Amino acid sequence: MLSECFFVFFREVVLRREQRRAHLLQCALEVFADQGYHQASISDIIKRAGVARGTFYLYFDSKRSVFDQLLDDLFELINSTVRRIDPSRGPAGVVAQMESNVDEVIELMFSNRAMLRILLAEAVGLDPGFDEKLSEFYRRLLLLIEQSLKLGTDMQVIRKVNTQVASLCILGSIKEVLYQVAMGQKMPKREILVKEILGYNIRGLFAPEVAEKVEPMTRGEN
Amino acid sequence: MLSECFFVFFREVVLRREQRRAHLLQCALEVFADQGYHQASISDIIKRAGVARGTFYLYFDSKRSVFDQLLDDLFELINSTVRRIDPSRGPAGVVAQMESNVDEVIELMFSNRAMLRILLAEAVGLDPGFDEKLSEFYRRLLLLIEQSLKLGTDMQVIRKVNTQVASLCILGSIKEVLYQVAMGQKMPKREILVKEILGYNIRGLFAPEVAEKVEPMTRGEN
Amino acid sequence: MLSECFFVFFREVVLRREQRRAHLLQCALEVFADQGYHQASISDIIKRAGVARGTFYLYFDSKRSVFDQLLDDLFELINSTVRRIDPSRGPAGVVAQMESNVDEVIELMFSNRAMLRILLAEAVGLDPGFDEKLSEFYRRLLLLIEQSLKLGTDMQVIRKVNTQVASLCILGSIKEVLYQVAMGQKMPKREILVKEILGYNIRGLFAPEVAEKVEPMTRGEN
Amino acid sequence: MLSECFFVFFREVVLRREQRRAHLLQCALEVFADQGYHQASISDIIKRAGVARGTFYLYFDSKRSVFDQLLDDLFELINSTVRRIDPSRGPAGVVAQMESNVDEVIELMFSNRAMLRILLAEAVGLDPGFDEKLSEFYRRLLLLIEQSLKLGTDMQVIRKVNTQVASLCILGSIKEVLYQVAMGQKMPKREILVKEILGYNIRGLFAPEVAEKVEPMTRGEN
DNA sequence: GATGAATGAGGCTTCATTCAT
DNA sequence: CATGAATGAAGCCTCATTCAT
Repeated sequence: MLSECFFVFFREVVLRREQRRAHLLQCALEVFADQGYHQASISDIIKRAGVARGTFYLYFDSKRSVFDQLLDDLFELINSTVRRIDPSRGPAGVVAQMESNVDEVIELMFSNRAMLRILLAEAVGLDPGFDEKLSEFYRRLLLLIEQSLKLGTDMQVIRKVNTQVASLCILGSIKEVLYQVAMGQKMPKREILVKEILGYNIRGLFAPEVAEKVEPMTRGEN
Repeated sequence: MLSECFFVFFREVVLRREQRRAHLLQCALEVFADQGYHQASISDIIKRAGVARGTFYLYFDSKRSVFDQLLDDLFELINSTVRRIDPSRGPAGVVAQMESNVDEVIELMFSNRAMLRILLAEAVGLDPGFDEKLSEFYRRLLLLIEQSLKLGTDMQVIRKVNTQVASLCILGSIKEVLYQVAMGQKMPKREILVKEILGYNIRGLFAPEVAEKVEPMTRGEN
Repeated sequence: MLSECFFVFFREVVLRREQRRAHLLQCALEVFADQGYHQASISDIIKRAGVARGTFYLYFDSKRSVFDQLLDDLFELINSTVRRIDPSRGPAGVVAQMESNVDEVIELMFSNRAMLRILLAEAVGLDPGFDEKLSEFYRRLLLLIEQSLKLGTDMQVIRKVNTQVASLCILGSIKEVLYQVAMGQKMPKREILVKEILGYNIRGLFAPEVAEKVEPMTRGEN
Repeated sequence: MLSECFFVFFREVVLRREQRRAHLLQCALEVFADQGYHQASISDIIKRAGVARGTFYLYFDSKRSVFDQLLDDLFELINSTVRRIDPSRGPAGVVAQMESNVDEVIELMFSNRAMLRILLAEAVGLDPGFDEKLSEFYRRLLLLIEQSLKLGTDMQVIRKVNTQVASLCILGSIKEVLYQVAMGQKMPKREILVKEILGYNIRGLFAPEVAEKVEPMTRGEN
């Protein structure tokens, strides 16, 4: 019998359901990272995964839903990497925790350029649905940062700043560096990046003796 | 006079043509900002512009080329807004110029959310061609920032920093704030944004007396 | 006034209506010969003619109708070139007249490759309408040939042949040679072509002593 | 056995695939023959084949490529039908072989009017690409004819003629007859056509006693 | 479960023709 | 008459998804 024959053949190559799903996800990740969401086709994904078209739809509902899943996993990963700052260990401890957070996020992203690219380039501006998902993720992250800043302000470690804007600035400074990495630009090695980003966020750019004299005023008007 | 007559006629025609083209560009801008490049269809654009399908192709070669044009115009606009920092006016002058740059860019973008959205969301990760275009734009911008930083370092206004990373941080802090604006998040008003961004970039986040004690070390391990 | 100004300008370049029409026809001929009916666009024709789009439609109803006109002119030209054979001048006269017909047609076509190409390549298989037009033209031509053959048979100049088939063969032999010319193949010069075509039609290909012995029979079966 | 099983399966699939493809080709053939290349739309083809739009593109790359395939198949068919003349069997043999070639080609074309129509009407003057394809086909065919003529000349079966022109005449005489068949003109039955075409090509049209006296001279001048 | 042939909605683009100036 | 911007029907092709085997 034909189908029997096939069954025998395929049992030998069969992967457990979860393995296969994971494999498909990984392939989709790479394809999306390579080509972007819209350029990527289901054909590309199944070709890379070595499965049939129908098989893909046994594991995922749609092209959209794989990407969704990838984003979810990615968000989960990052969320579990970034830790809330514990103020009880004093100023030095706070800095160490900040450093640790930045360092681990950067390391995570360095270790998976495909993910990085999807997060910072391919998932941006896809459509209202994905935009909302992304916003939600960043909202959480920003909340964490903002809470840390507020804590720091209370402890008089952090200057008086508008924490909403400041947390955006922090996030932006990290994202931009990672974006360049994602786009394949030549960058200093990881340790330097971390050190520079932290220094920048802690002390800003100006020499202290100059900074204390400067008083940026919102200009009279344009 | 014949040639005169021609000239008058010619100018009129060119004007009308330019107006029509500008109108189409504006409509395309809005559609792309609303729906993103891929979701947007030529039908959407011409419907909004109130012209026939063929008319669109009278002014643009393809969907891609309108978007291209929009990006070019946008880049041109920003490039002509950001000015190189002139160090001859001393530290206070440098700060004022920085402030002016940030202020004007933010104002420019505030005045056109659609453009902002296209730049920061819709044009990201579209395809290698557009990616390169975007990269090129940011390269120019970063070069300008980096040169300013180097100048500042020479004048001992700027701390010793890795200028490549620092300029990315600066760019990122501004982009992120604008991104939130583009995505329609509730934000403080413009003046505050500018002031906070500048303060952040000048002094960082830490209280000076704390900052000078902190010595972030690249941690022994990951 | 604008329109006045234009009027003055254009009166100087104005061509009489018929001239302009002829000019357009000539340009259309060249364009169609170059690119074929479907590849050719109205744009191509008006570009070559140096007139505006609307102007074209002042002289012709449609793309189809120009081509129609071109074919009509072409048919008229050929029809007026081919003359009915007059048997009263005896066998030698008949041959001379045949020769004259072939010679003049070939010369006509040689002198206008564009026409030739349109007749033999571009007008073939366009659509039922044009096919019928072409058929009608060839029907007339074939009728002429057939009548000549019948005359020749009566005069015992022509062998006993099926005149319908024979006239097709005659027509085909001439058309094929001209087709090669139209397609730009390297060919012997006109005089040789005429002589060879006539020789072929008069005596066939076999040596007379062989020919008289051969008796082609429709084979028992394929 | 596994590999065996695979083979059986594979053959079945390939067969089905080939059948489907052949069906589509046949439908395309009919549509093109009916309406010509340009009038025919993919919609027409799939409607006739009873398949969906996408299915068509599963088997062919484009409208052009189906037509290309049809031409290739047609050329292949004709090329495999026409056989090189073998002179070793003497004059009578040569005639028999000529007859056989003409007869088989005509039969082939009679049995498939659609093909005939595509070859002689629809594929003519389509565009430079197809023109070249067609030229190449006829070049091969003409070469074969020309070689046969040269052979015949050496054997003194064929008169002294310009073989290039003569082979065009032969080809043309056959094509024209077939063209009328393709266009649906009422024609004598096949056997008569073959006999007449052969007679015409062997002996020409003139009565032998007249022919030997006639000496067509290239006329003094046009 | 796995397969991959089949589907068909939907998008981009072309170009013959019209019509207001 | 001449112009050329505007029109919109029509065609080709892609690709996410389905379903019979």
